[in-house]
Amino acid sequence: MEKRITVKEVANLAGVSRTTVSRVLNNFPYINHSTKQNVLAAVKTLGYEPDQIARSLIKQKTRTIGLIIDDVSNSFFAETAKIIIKTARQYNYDVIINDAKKENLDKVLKKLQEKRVCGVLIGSIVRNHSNIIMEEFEFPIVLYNCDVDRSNVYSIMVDNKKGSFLAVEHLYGLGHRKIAFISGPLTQSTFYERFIGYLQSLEHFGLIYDQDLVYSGQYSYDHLFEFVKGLLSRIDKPTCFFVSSDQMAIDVLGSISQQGFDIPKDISVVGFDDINISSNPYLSLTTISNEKTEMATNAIKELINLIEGQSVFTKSLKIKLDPTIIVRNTTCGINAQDSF
Amino acid sequence: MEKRITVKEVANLAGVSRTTVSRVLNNFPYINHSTKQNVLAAVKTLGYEPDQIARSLIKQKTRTIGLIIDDVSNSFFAETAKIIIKTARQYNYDVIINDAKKENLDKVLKKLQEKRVCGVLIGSIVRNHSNIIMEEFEFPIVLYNCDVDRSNVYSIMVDNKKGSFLAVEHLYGLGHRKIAFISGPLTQSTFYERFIGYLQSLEHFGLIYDQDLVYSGQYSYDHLFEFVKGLLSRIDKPTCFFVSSDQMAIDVLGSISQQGFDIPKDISVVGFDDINISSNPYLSLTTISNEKTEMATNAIKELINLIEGQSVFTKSLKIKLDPTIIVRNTTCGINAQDSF
DNA sequence: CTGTTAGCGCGTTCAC
DNA sequence: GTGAACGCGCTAACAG
Repeated sequence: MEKRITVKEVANLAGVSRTTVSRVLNNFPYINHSTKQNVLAAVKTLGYEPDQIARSLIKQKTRTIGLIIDDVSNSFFAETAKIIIKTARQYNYDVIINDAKKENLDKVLKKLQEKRVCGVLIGSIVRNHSNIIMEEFEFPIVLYNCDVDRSNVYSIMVDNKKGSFLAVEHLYGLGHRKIAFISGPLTQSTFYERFIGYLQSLEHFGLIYDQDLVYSGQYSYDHLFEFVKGLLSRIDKPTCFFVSSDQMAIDVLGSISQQGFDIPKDISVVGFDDINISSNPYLSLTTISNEKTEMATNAIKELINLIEGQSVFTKSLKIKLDPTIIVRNTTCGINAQDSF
Repeated sequence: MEKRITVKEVANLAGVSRTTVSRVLNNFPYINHSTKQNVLAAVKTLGYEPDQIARSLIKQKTRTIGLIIDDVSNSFFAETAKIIIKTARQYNYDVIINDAKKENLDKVLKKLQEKRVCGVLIGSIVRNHSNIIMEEFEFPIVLYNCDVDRSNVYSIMVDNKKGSFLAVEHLYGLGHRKIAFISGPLTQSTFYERFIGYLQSLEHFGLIYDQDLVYSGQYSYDHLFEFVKGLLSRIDKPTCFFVSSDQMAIDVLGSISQQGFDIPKDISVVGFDDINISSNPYLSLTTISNEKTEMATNAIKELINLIEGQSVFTKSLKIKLDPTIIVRNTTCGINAQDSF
């Protein structure tokens, strides 16, 4: 490992000062054409690469942003991370991914602050998290697909209540009256809102709420399987499931089929998120789109705007996207036999 | 945004020099207990956070590694990225993810070098990529799930040829004789080796190679669908598919079922990678495990060892993991009717 | 148009 | 045990 080339070497070779080299490399106007060529030649022959760390120190800008999510292996986060990384790259930002449990959030944010990131994107957070106060950090923060109970925080998410309504409306229209609801922990705003939307929709259609038809808790195939199994062994079993994330919905599909029921003939299933695999004909999951592409794109662009000092969000700090229902093959009209 | 606290402020408040503050924070021995307490108190009241950028500049170490992959939204990469990020975090490294097309690889590596990363992990690369020469970069590079045609490059991957053998052996044992093969571009070492393994296995079992049964090319559902459709409309259609990635295998499942065939009764399918979703009972894909957990863990650990100056790889720079077959429900004995 | 001087925030000699 | 001085690699301010 030979010593790294610095501006000094380049300056010496080109017979100019370090400042001039710096100017050439940063495309300053008013530089003598020939000296510019000299410098460029020197850079090339020495294979000089500017040190971004030194640059960051003096400019107080690292061109790095942090992305904090719960679980990169979750398709929704993986798919949005892809968009975020790509968009950030277009604006010449790198992204440090932190796959952090929510409990560590404060610690992770502090670490990122020490690394002097220019901004942070958060994809999952508990609803009542107290410490996310914009003013407490020296960089902007944008939440996506989640929110906290504070008005002064930037966030972008789909209208989850409306999404739930679309799901229930679809199932109701198909004749379903007993609609089971499955979701992750209600401490997260996303699941909470989807649950509230479910409740409100039941009321809207004059259906009664049955607590036994609801599962909400930590993601675990075994737990879910047991719950579904229990439900399907009842005489008055539900005719359909509304699952508030596709990832869990696919597990529900598995659990249902393991009980020997046919989807959608015996049991209908609606998911939420529209992750890529849901459109695969082998699954062909009816689901609610959370507009992930628009969400991720807007989140990263807004963050960059905030970093560079101009906001694109208009009146409100909170943006709600409009969900749509995507009807595929896991839902159908209620089985005639069951109607009797 | 008030000015950031530096060592200077802390030193003043504690009534000591900046050097002493630095010593306290870096846990030097031989420091007067009381002055240490003073400094710590000052740090706390001022809310001082050491600037890792300044630290990186002087120590010439950023505690950051780069992870270059093709597509984070691909489950295999998402799942390994999760492990890599988590393990890196345990060793106090952050990871910058670059979702880079292979063509950009050199540019991305250069960018990472300018950012002074301590090391780089690469998850996908073309087989004959010429520029990955360890000596050309000032940081160590470890490849996982891929390799290049050079001996002096660290890499860790599963024994792909053996993996293919396990797949063919399994299908052969079930009575299948016409085995279609589907894979991504053969320019990638992983797909190439799996293909070679397929060929060698055919020969081993005395089966003839039929070029028409092979698809290899860029990942695209539509192309794949057309290919499968064409194959299944033939009179002498294959009775099974060996697909060299689970991600594509799931698409093949979709394509087959869209043609009205039952899996596995009419057509068997074997995948490769054992991504998480493959074990879901609704898919229950028979597949070859590429030992992704061990692969990712070893790759990041080896990289860190290389960074910190001690290698764990023993004789060879190249490690091969032992694949296993995981038999689930997409394969079964050949349909009796077809045997006639 | 170009060079000189100073300093970003910190860790590391070397004295005391 | 502790402090003063120097430098990591680069750019900003000020001359000229």
